[in-house]
Amino acid sequence: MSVRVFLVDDHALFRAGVRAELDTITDEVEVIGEAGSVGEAVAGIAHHKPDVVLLDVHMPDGGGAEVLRQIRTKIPEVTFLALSVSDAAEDVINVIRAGARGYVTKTISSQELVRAVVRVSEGDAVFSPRLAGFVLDAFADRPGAAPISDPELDLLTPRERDVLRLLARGYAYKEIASELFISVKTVETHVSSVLRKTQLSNRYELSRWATDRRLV
Amino acid sequence: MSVRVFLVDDHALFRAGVRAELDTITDEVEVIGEAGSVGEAVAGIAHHKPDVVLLDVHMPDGGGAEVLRQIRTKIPEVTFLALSVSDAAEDVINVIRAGARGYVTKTISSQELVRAVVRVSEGDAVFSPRLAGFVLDAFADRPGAAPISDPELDLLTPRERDVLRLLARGYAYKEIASELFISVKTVETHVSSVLRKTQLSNRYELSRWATDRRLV
DNA sequence: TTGTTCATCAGGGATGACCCCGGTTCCGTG
DNA sequence: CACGGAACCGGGGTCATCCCTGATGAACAA
Repeated sequence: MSVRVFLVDDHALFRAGVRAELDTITDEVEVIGEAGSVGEAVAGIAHHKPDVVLLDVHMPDGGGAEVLRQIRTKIPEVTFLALSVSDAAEDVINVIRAGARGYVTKTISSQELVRAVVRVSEGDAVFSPRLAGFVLDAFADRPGAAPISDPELDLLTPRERDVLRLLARGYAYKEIASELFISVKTVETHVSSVLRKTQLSNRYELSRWATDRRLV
Repeated sequence: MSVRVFLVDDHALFRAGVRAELDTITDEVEVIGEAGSVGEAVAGIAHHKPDVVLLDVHMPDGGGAEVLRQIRTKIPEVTFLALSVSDAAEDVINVIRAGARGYVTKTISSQELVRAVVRVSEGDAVFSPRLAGFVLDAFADRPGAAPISDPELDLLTPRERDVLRLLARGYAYKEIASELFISVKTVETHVSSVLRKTQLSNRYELSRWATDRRLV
């Protein structure tokens, strides 16, 4: 049984090209519909329920990511393969974060595209090699982007950091006290120091601050 | 010029096998050192400065992720390829989050392993096909894991949801009140209803609950 | 020895969070 | 019409949070 593909791209000529290539090359894939805008795409996908959507990233009205957002909540079983001229990290990350299962550039050959569509339909993730690295960079704890040292964080004493960690997780003073075997008053002292040093005013801002710095 | 590989695995027999295979098959890769524990690995990698580290995920003293953490801050130019018997999503995500640039299982053939090492050394990300999906699932805004409808969420009235959204962002009651043009007392009423309906006890748990359901 | 930092703890007070009680209006349904 | 749900508001209470002042001992450096 062939993979049923829906094509989304704002250039009709490009759609025609892909359709011709995919239909003639092989019977593994079958183009069952296409759309040239976000609105058409959402309606068409909802109607045809394809196995795989070949999705252009750059389109008016929000681009491919917008299509993904509207469809995924409604029809989560549809998988998306992004197909774009762009090889920018930002584009890749955005569309993957929105839920695409792969990303290939339009420089791909027809044979490779067929292979990519089939693999995505089988649940694999497909990337042009260099692009997968972008996702990993964004996913990993960035070494360069989020440096370990921090002017304000360095001011904190070890014990203050202990308290901060628990505080950021939502522990009450009482709980922090029994966890660290100290009195509630001591916890208050540490919290006060932390708040003063970080220039923050309450535990909720602190919680955000700490999670941003990956202290939790 | 060949790719200089460092081998980390707590089983000496396995290391010997990989070393023999890699050294005899091709001259594209060259094993320049190996280690059987986290400590040895960190020291050996710092000393040899290999191009690629082949890293076992499951080891005493913290496993591969621990090696990653200790090395990446010191020698960021070393790339890591995880090599594991496990194909569990949790293992894959942990080691990728720690900074590995690829993950292959030990069922891989020698030829494929060589190819994977070379690709990783060139900056590509390499995955056994099915495993890449785990990373994407963890990275994307999960659709299946966090379904849209929720028995408790459905109980909330629209106004309660308004209050919840602001509350989850750390707003004080006073701020919520002026934001929604209602009195602090009304905010209290709504918060009480939300806490009762969600079976939670304070605003911090509520904040977590809301972010899990992407209400923020 | 003296000074500094850290960690520990206390009293007291102001404000906020949360609960329980009460009330009103509006609106839709049986 | 009567009833219930929603949104709205109050009084009064308990407890947590946060700030202030002030104190002790230990560790460490000048």
